Amino acid sequence: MSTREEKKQRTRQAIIQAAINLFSANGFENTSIEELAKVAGVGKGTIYGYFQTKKEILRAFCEYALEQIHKDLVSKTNPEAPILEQMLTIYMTEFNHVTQNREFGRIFMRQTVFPDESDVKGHAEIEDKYFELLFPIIEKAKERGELRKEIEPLHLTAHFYSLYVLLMSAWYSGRIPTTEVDSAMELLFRQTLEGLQPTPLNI
Amino acid sequence: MSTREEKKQRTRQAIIQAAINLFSANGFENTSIEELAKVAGVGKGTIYGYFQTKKEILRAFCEYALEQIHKDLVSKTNPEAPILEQMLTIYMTEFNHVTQNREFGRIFMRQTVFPDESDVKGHAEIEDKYFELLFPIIEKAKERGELRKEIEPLHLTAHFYSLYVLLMSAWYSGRIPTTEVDSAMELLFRQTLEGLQPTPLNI
DNA sequence: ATTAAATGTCGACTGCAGTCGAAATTACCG
DNA sequence: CGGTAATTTCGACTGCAGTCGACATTTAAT
Repeated sequence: MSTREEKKQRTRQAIIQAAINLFSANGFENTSIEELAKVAGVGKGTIYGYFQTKKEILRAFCEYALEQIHKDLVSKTNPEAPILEQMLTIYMTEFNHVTQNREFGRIFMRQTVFPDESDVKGHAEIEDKYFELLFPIIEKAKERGELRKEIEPLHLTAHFYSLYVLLMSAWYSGRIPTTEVDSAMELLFRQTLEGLQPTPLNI
Repeated sequence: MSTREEKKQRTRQAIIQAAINLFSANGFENTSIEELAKVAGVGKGTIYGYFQTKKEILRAFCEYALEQIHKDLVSKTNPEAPILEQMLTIYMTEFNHVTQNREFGRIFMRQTVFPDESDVKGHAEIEDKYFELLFPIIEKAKERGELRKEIEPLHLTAHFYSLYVLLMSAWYSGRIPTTEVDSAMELLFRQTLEGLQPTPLNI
């Protein structure tokens, strides 16, 4: 027989695996907790011993999905490329992954950008992983003189991220078709780097 | 007796008014459709003759709330002030209104930024009202030489709006306390206007 | 005025998220 | 072991969003 803790871990994994299978196959809305419980081989109530809400299960699912994205990113990014190019690669990769399933992406974005009170902590962790990915890129770009040195990495990240969110929003609202996302992103990123004001004449 | 159309309008209004009262008093989650129906003086099924989902009722409520915000905005904005100041006034006013009720604000933002398939059309209309408000401001600022002329008003609006969304997100994630929102907004707006790149030496 | 079609209204019903307390399992100690 | 405390599991139950079809009201045509 195994210790309590080991069993809990196995049960937890079984639930997440069932979620990955069912959410991927049928979507979040079309998967009921009871179905999930059956596939995971546990009772309905047990699920709620591991997760407080259905959305929290989604977050576990999202974390898994994010790992896949990050793996993809590391292999694609060239740390010596211009900052514009790197940022475009990162955010387009993410866009492509997240929007692979339209409904999943919407729930994921809503939850990430405007988290429930109960989810705030979990999403903070996810964000930290982003910073780990982006900060080194920013530092290198600063060294190469592509970015103003006095701007905080946090604020820089914020700018790009906010434009990414905007594009997602525009895509979900139908204002931008899939084919135009990359050019729109390039335009917005470039404008942010260059600034919106006219270049001052007196330097 | 009154004609059918008139009666429908009155019923519709009764539902919206009941929603305004109940959502404001008890919040969206704590208001059941049955309660709403009772207060509006109709049957539960009737509600669904006017709105397809509970969220759609929320949108009607939001439209009402938005009108209040716009009224507030028009009285506060000074069309001759610098673009930075005007944008700060507009988005801080909006921030203050939307976050007055934390839960309402979250649902409102989620719905606005990542709308459901069924709500896309309604939210497009809300956005148009924004453009009506912002485009003249941008045109004037261009005339005063505060913005690069070649940048589309739509893209300019997009930049500021995306930073506004970012701040909302940061607030809901607890990364920014209420007291620091205005200074953070000023910082981000200023950086966007000035650009993130070093000013090129060769003009 | 009569009647048939069209449009509105209603609340019982269905399905699912989340709760709860009783039952089962595991850990701990004499 | 034997017994008891602590933890975990379970599915019947509650409450609410949304559906459905029977019933009521309005319109329009004769």
